[in-house]
Amino acid sequence: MIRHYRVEDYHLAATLSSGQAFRWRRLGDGWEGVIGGRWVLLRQAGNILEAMTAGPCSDWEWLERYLQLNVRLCDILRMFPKDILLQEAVRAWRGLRLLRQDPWECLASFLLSSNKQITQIEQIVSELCGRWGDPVLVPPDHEPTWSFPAPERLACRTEGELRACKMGFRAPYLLEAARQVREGKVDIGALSSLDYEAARQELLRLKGVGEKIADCVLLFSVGFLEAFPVDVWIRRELARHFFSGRCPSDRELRRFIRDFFGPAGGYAQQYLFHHARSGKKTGADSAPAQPKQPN
DNA sequence: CACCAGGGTACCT
DNA sequence: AGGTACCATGGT
Repeated sequence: MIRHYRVEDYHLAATLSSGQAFRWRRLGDGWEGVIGGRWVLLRQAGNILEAMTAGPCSDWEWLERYLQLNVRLCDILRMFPKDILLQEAVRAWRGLRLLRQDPWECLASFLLSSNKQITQIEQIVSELCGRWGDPVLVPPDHEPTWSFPAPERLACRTEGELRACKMGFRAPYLLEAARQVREGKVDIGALSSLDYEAARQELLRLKGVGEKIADCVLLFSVGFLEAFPVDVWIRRELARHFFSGRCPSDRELRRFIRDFFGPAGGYAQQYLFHHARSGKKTGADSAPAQPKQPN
């Protein structure tokens, strides 16, 4: 089943490859992925966004919500602070969006993200889905695909089984999180009814979840746009651009982020992250891209 | 092939 | 409160 949308300021490729979701893969001139148990192929041509599902589909709310099609990007960009680096990132990647992902898949994925490259995270997530996800309907002659395994599916595994997916020391974290979520001891569905700080504290109760991962979950799956994940890339960029290369303390950096970037800081963060990362991953030019900053 | 990766924890001053 | 070794794995 096929559906078309007219979109404004939407950069599908940047959005799906910016390290906020880990299950999208190029297929021809489009992108294939799984959203809420449905296989979908997305393709963009100018202002037309085409979505194709494998089976019949009458209600497309799941897709519109995931892609945040109702959000007017210009309303977001207006909230950005005036800054050369940020303006450069927006000029280069205008249309980059924040998705609204499933909280459990997002939490589990970023629990596996610590100290790993994005490509490795994608591999581990793929392993998880293949082993314990449910098969999803795909087009004829297409390779099989699986949904992201629910908490109950992972909660009854052993640490050893999870380690077999190459997640290493993160295995007990994921296992424990799956059990806490299954038991309702951590209610990730209720995060959106809390304020940002309270939701953050709730996530921080999970072992293996620190400030960075909590902010990723709140930004990518709950919709708290002030959540500002600080990873090694962002820390480098902020130190270089706003602190003249000096390495600010965590508290100092936190305060600066809140005061300078404001209520849509997380959105700005995604532009800075994608811009910084896209400058380096094309190893074509051997320019001294990142003079290593002391941490 | 060293180095580092969308970090966090435990343990130390 | 602020610093650091260590964690498991593999991409580049």
